[in-house]
Amino acid sequence: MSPERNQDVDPRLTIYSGLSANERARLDSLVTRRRVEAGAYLFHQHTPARSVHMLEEGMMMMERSSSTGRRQVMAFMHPGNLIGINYREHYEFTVSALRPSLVRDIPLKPFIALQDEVPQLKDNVRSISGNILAHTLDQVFALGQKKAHERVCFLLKQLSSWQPSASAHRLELAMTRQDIADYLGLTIETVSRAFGKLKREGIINIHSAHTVEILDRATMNELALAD
Amino acid sequence: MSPERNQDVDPRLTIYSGLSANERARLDSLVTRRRVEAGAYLFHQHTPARSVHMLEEGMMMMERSSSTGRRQVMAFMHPGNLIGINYREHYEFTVSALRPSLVRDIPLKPFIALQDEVPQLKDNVRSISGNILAHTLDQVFALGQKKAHERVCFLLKQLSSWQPSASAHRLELAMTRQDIADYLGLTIETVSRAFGKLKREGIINIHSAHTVEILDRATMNELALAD
DNA sequence: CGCCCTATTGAGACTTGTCAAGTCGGGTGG
DNA sequence: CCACCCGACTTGACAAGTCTCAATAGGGCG
Repeated sequence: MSPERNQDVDPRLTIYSGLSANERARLDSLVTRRRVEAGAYLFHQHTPARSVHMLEEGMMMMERSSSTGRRQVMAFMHPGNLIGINYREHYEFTVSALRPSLVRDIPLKPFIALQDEVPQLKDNVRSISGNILAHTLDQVFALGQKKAHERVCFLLKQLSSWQPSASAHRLELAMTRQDIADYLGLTIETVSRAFGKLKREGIINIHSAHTVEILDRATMNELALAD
Repeated sequence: MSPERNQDVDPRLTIYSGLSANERARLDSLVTRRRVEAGAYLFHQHTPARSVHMLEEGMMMMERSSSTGRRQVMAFMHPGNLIGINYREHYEFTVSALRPSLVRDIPLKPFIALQDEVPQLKDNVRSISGNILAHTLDQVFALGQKKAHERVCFLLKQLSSWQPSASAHRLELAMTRQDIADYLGLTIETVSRAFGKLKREGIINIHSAHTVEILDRATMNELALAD
């Protein structure tokens, strides 16, 4: 995220934020829960979109792939995130679980209707849409302007901002190097070398391929925002 | 734009689409018109957002710049486009005119209120928000996966899709090479070389720096979508 | 223990960025 | 009307960054 915006974004905003107990109950009455095992799909690109989804537990990944087979990972999703909100007739991306996940499905039509009756819910959806766009604009900025190791810091910063406590220095990466490469517009080799560079420079420590420790958060943030 | 989506996107959708005469009049009653001369600003990053804007005539450019001075152009805007719709407290980008432009300002609060009374308007805004996100995702795809000359084709394809007739082969580029470079995440030199390469290969002809002719649209489209 | 998948590392090719020089064209002043 | 000037664009040579291909290392699981 860019420094210019962080102050007025609450990434923890969910559709439930600020609702009364009664309003929550009305929203909950629409919800059905669903488990998605690691590696399984929540939905596929080009299938009809009839629900929005809220990730309750676990971690998911949103990707788009083209006819020629290459793919771009658009986002990694954390508990509380709303999925498929900028709906059209069909989903425009595929969402799959990186970890065993629990998802709330909310049928589109009643969800829209409820927004008309609960202004706070409508505001939440609006804000969340804004957050999604802002996230995507950050990604455009990163892909357009940053070098490989800066992009990796950009990702690490995003992931660590979802950690329960900001002081947690240990990060569990649920995704593969290929997922990271496809998110950052790089190859796995370049991602690997970028990790190596950050380790050599004492900014992170790599315990295993999927466990990194942030040693110098200030420098990491600086690199993440560099452009 | 990706081929997967083109069928269900109408880029000409505006907030007025499908409104009755009466509804149009109610919307128009909120509107004030404003001229913005070429090079002037519609609004700046970090200023309070109190209106949305619809470009009526001309061409504008949306950009974001960072504290370290580098900038990313997020979009080039054409007549009918809605500007500043994913509002927050403050604008997150700067919008300026590339050509003398005419803009409709619509105060935010009554605009939101009117959406509650005119469902078609609400649907239009929703769809337009979706189009904006889709456009941004396309840009992520382009910056993440495409080579320089493919990115240039990506831009040419976008611009030509706004031409009045699809068969018009002559394109007027209102923006500078620097604007193009900042949009595509390249340098002006690389953009210039990419144009040269496309010309050498007979895909385009360059009459002047700001006038290109599309000679082989099929190949251009293919390159634009390549990934 | 060994297999398989993933990740790392290395060498060389290709693409893009950087720096510098040169060209083009529109606008101004003589 | 022409010459000059200035900004924008192009082109060239080289450096830096990233990709590709190939070989090696590591970790999880049967």
